[in-house]
Amino acid sequence: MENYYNILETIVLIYAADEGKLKIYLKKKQDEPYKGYWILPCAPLDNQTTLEENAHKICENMTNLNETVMFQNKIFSNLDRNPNNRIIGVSFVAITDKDLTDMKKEDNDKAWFDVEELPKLGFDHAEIIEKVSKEVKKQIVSNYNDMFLSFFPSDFTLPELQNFYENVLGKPIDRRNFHKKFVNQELVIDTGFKTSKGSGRPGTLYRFNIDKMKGKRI
Amino acid sequence: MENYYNILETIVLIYAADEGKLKIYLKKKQDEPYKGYWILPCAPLDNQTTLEENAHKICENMTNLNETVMFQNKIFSNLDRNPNNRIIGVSFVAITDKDLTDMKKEDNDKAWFDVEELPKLGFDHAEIIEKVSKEVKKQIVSNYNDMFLSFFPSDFTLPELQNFYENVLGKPIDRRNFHKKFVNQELVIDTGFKTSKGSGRPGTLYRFNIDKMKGKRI
DNA sequence: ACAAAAGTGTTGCTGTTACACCCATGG
DNA sequence: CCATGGGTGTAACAGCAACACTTTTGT
Repeated sequence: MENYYNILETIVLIYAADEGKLKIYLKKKQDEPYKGYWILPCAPLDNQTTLEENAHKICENMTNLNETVMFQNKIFSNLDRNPNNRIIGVSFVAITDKDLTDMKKEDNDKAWFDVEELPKLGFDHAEIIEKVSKEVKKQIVSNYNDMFLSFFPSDFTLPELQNFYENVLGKPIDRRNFHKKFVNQELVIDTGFKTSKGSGRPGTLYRFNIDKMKGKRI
Repeated sequence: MENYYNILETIVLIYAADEGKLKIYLKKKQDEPYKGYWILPCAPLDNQTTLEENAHKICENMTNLNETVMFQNKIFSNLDRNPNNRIIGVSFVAITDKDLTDMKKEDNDKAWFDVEELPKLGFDHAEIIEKVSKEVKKQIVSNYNDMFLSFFPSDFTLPELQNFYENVLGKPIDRRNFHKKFVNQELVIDTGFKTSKGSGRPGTLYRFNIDKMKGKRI
């Protein structure tokens, strides 16, 4: 019966849109194994807790983070994930619409990385990030679901949204068509405010018009 | 440390398209608990096996089944899933394009059920089937992915395909538009054969034109 | 001949693509 | 006044929805 005992851990991939890029939260490991490498936030699962509870706990430990969506993702059960003993990893995806500029001033063992430019990662976390990010990107560009919506709070400009969207999609889109699509179909609502950073004409600040998006595809 | 030991099981939801309906494979439980109830095929996970291996083993035990796709799905970690002790369930989805008519002659403790007309189910399997089926249906009608393609082998008629599609979608579609969509866009290839069952004009037998489907949406 | 099931044609609408062009701000 | 970036206009085209109509089989 003993050989049916398994150890599980919850792994959370926290994503945010920052400077048009899809970013992920990592922390630097302080002890062996993989000391000095970067890893995803994770925690072992005791047998009195659900995986969802465990995932939320991990996020609660992070100050300043307001997760907007959290959902279960994949399970990694390869025998050699951990050098010491077998641990089965369950990944969760969390998304925050938080502005990262103030969070970046935290200590330098916690940081946000562009998913395309990752540092040296411990365990199988590189593989996990690659697989999960691929799925997340696919979700973002497929339709107006929680994935897509959760990255942007109220008050974004269409060029901002487009910049992020293009990076996730991996190819450029016509600026003018992108704009009209959202405005003509009333997928966004004018908040009445404007941006005023840098040169050039200020952009209109919008928020999503969830009702109009229902049932539509990007 | 002991309270970090968890017991896992792999649960496989095997789907097929039969008589235009989305069907799922169940077996009748022979012992307590839930004796006489129907359950999904499942097996505990020992600590030397991956979940994927375990899922495939379950399918291999079924004679006559050729799974065409198999992929990991959700994790159910509620504390009260099993009346005796806590077992974490990992669901897998398998799809077969097998014709079920010959499989139905099996013993009467194994059967295929319409996902809309399920029998009395043991454990939390009703909940699992409901959640997973909802996702599977969503996948089927979203784009020409493995989900959609795996249900039909070569040699199907467009009305057959439409019948299944309508049932999954939950609403009728115009027969003529459906036909033209697939033929005009060359999403299917004429095999040169015809059906010859029942009255009415025989239908052309097609197979999918995977190349043309790449990147397109239903 | 008639019912039943499969296949074709036409029209208008919606949304996308590929463009040229105009407007508002900072230096 | 000009570079920079945001916003508007238009025409061609593809795909979808809503129809009427024709063809091929079994009885």
